Amino acid sequence: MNSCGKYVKEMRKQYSLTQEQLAAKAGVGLRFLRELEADKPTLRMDKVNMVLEMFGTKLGVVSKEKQIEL
Amino acid sequence: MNSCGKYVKEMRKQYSLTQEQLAAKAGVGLRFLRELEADKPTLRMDKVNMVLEMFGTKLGVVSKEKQIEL
DNA sequence: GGGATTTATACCCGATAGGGTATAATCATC
DNA sequence: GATGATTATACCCTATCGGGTATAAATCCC
Repeated sequence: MNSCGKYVKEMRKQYSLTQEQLAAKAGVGLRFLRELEADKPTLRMDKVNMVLEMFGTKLGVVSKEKQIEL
Repeated sequence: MNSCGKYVKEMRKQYSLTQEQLAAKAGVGLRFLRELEADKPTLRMDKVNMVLEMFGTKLGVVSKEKQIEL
């Protein structure tokens, strides 16, 4: 798990949710969630945070080597 | 320093750069850098990363309480 | 393998992010 | 206090993000 998208995908599966369910719960569009899991780089931070909050996380500053830091 | 914007602002001052200089070095617009330092929530991740990379950092997943994690 | 579910890809379209710029406000130095 | 530099705020305009949706591909379960 070395990217934001992979993180979301793995957490989603841990919670046994479909993309559709997670998107609905997080309040974002299905298409956006898919782009997030595919690590599209141009996503808006607020939308990404709406998803990450479902897992008690959010976007923050990390060192360049690291990707996930909890 | 408990936000991405504050982090950028502080790092920029540590490097003794003006907003204009950092924006130019990072390859983003001056207006964007100002919105970043003001913690506008709807910023695009790729643009934010262009600035953070100047300081050896980037956006990543952090726990909800934390904001900066190096 | 077949049918159902889930995910990936592609399109349209409205809303807005971000570049540029101009002006006002703030700050520094004298 | 005045001058110059830096930062904050406000506007215009284009590019594109994100919602919605439709279809194809992949995955699952029997």
